[in-house]
Amino acid sequence: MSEVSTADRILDAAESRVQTAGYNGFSFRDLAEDVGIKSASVHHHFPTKEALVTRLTDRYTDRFFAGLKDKSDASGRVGAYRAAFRQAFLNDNKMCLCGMLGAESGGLPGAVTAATHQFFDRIVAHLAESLASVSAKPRQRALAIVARLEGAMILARACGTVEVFDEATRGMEDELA
Amino acid sequence: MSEVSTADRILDAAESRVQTAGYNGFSFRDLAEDVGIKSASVHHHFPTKEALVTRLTDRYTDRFFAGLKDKSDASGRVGAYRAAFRQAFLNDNKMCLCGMLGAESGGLPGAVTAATHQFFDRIVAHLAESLASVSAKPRQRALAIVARLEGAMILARACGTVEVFDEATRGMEDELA
DNA sequence: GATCGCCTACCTGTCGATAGGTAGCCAATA
DNA sequence: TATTGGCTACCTATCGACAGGTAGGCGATC
Repeated sequence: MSEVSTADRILDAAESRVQTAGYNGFSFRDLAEDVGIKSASVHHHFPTKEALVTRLTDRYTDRFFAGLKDKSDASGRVGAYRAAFRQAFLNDNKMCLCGMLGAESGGLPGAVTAATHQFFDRIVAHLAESLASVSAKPRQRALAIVARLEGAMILARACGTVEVFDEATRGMEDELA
Repeated sequence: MSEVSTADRILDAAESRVQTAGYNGFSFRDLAEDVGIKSASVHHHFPTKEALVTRLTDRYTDRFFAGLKDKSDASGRVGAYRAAFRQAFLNDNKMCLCGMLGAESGGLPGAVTAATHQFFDRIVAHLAESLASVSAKPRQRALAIVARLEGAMILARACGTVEVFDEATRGMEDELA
């Protein structure tokens, strides 16, 4: 009957909570309430919080790349990244999951930090690849672009409006050299 | 005898902890241990966690501007900002205090969010002011610059090296138009 | 009959916060 | 000068709530 499995619904709830309040900003009981089960049942699907968020981060990374589809040119990829981050903010003022975990990484379990690290390694490499033809220093440009997007989300959250995100990222697609 | 007051030492400890693990990543007991007193004594100086971090954020904002000193040209200010953030990272992989709180702002007490908001309002206005003579859209440029700095800190933390921060922010002082 | 999904019930530890007390300091009073 | 009273700084002890995590049972499905 139910389209999505309970495990996925737990991950959905956790994703939303991490993006809103961070790793230490929610509990198993919160997730249980979100999903409509008991907290002990959450442990049945994910033994520890570290395991849960690690898996969540991996899923987020996979989905992030799957959502990019067929963009292969640099401008298209930057535009797609920008749109993806923007959409996250519009959906309940949410932060990029890995941006949040990256900020908090000084106080996180090792596996979570590692999964977050991997997200950024992949995203930067992916972007640098398509910048190789238009920039002399593709990796440097890619880092600058991703940094600007993550930072723009922080500013938008702190200020409470999308306009700040839009202003902070305006014209990005054309600053590729 | 002791140069700094206990209240200031509590704020110092809290600052370090927030920059490392975020608002929900430390406790009154942690601070008490850092300072060498009991957690009840921390409450004597700061009645609630919200009050403590609000005051901490205000102090951080004041110090941030005090540290900039006499820079009045755009390039000099951007360079000073960059150096300040870079130094925070070198000092124990710390995040910008307000960058951290901005990311977490969805799950913070109102007063803390407001204080964080104010930090960014001030910093953006301050930077835009000195960009007015060199850019057609000073506020937009200022937002982009601050975003890039905050995001670069996230990347550096996630990746664990200063090099990432340096690469992500290289040449900033010259991209002011 | 074994496995799966979820339950009740519970544990231990820690959280932010409070109550009430003690020791030292300092200024006013007698 | 001796005493009083109030203040600051910190303490012990405790609160109720909640954290992550565990043990074992129960009904449905394969």
